[in-house]
Amino acid sequence: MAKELLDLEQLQAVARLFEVLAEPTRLDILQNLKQKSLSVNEIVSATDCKQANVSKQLGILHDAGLLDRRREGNQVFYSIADPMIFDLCALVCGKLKKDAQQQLAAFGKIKS
Amino acid sequence: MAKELLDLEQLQAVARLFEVLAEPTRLDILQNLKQKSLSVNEIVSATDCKQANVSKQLGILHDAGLLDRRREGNQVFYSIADPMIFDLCALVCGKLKKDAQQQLAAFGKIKS
DNA sequence: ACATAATATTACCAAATAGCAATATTGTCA
DNA sequence: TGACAATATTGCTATTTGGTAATATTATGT
Repeated sequence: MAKELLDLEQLQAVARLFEVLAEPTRLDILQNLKQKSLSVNEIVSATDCKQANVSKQLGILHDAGLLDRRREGNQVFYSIADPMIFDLCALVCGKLKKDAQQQLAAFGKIKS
Repeated sequence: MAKELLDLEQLQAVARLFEVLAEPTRLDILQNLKQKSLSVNEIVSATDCKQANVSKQLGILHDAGLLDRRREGNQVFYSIADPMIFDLCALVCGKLKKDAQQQLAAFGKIKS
């Protein structure tokens, strides 16, 4: 069982989602939204990016289904649509940490 | 606790790993390697890509620490370095499936 | 050494995109 | 209505990168 491979269309969909997560600015936005939802201006302040760029990246995250959007008077609040992304990031961080530890251990063997 | 945010350098490292996974060709290579390690030629056959491109993508996956490389006489075998990537893909696939189901349900409400 | 097979590298092109400045849209208040 | 604040969009440029053809490297067998 479990021998079926994803076809091209499915691979493209998966790749597209990874692509959305493959930008430091967007990751920064996501981690800032982890605790609570924020308005666009609050996100701009939190991420020292220009407002135009923040809006653009928020749109990309929203289109990908990663963020929810809610109007409140004059402003727009964004929030995490699916906390799964933090599981993704945790897996990646775990791997990077492990790699770094192995790197360290390798150097340790050369010069203790 | 857990209020610390990743700095720019860390975000770039995470983004870089997502970037490597953000290509259908590379995902295809990975899923073909899930069962067993394969030689470059076998991967070329499995993915109808040119040999030069497969080599290039294998290099990228290897540099990212996602694939191991082993020479065996004339040929080179690649294998999954960290099965974590399949957990990542499973999470993404799960989300895409859920989104598709919601999409379907929404259409169902319009026209049953 | 030579021929051959397997893999890697180089140089190049076309497409995608992050970031920005300027402008447009939307909502609130007077 | 007009002025202002918050957000979105547009047009643009510079950079990155997947794919390819051609070539280089590495290993095997004769």
